[in-house]
Amino acid sequence: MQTSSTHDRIVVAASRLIQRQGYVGTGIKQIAKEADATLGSVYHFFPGGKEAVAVAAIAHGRDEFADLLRTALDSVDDPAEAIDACARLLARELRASGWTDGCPVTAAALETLGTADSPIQQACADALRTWQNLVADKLLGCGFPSPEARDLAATVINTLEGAEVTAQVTRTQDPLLLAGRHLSRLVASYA
Amino acid sequence: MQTSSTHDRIVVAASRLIQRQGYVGTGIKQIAKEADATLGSVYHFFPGGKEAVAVAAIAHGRDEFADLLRTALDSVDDPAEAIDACARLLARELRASGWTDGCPVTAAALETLGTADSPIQQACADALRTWQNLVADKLLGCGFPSPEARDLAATVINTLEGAEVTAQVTRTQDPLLLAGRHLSRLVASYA
DNA sequence: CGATGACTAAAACGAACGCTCTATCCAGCG
DNA sequence: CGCTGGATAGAGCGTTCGTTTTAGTCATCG
Repeated sequence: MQTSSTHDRIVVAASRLIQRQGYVGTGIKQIAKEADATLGSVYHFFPGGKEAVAVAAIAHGRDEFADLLRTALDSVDDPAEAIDACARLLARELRASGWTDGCPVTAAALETLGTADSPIQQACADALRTWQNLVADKLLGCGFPSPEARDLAATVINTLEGAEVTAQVTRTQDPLLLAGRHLSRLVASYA
Repeated sequence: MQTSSTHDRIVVAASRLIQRQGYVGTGIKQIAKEADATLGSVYHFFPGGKEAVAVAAIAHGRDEFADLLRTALDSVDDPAEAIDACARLLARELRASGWTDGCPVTAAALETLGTADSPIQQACADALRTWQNLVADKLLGCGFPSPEARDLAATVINTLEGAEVTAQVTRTQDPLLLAGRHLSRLVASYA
């Protein structure tokens, strides 16, 4: 019946729930129920408790989001157009999810700011770094000089991040589509 | 001793706490303690409970943040430089707070996405709209055509928003300073 | 066959949650 | 003076939290 292991179902369910309601807002029991697992299973696979589950979930979200970015970035050669494609893909997916599935780490990151060196913070920082590198590599591959490419990549990710939040709150694609156009123009101005 | 009313102390404390730990992560009792008030006082001034407190707190955060933006926007005539000034001011304040006091609504907005028409969501949307209008008015006052100014203002706020989150996670000013430079360039390219 | 260990299942713990309730304080006023 | 009503104070409600604990299932392997 079930195509994936209990361990994986827990990670996937946790990732989705944390993405939608944040880290504090998501309970271990809710994760277990959503994953069709029992509390015992969760603590069996993650003796570290809720925090350990969250770290694995965030890593999963990082990879999922990275795949999305890669798809869009590889769809077009021109870097400016590729970044616009990212924004459009994000907009489409966000709309398709009913405006609930945005960035998988932002909420968790903001909620755990107080604990600066927590594993969760590190997992979020790692995700952001991974995504930036994806964009940076695209720009570098298109001949952008190194410091410029990294700087642009950072702003690209940050802008998409912020635009996605606004898109979720206003339940509109516009912020993301706008961000795509503006980022595209910005990148083109450096080419 | 205390210079402000109990009502106001509750709002200010709630605003700060929600900004730092989100809506779900902040308890009513914690708000009362931080505001040097008692639980009874909180429910006296806010019969609507936690949600009512949060709505007032978010409105307060909106105004505080708006004052910050206004200060930066009014400090320079040139619109591109003014937006860079916004980013630099945000970076300075964020650093001064120990990277904890970022955007006062993002966390709350993301945590309550499930309840699309909740008063909290509306308060967050209202805050974002207010800030966008501030930037748009600056651009309009500098002679930018109307649709362009509004579009740019949206991306400016969204980029600052996203850059602030990354700045908080990485505990660095760089994302915000970078956003300022890039936004400045983008705005200048439209002038 | 008996035993081992991975996995599932659920009861129960103390703590914290949002909220309600009653009691008390005290300034303003007839 | 007594009364009234806004404001303060905190005990306690039921519920849920993350976690621990104990019991049970079941395939694998000596």
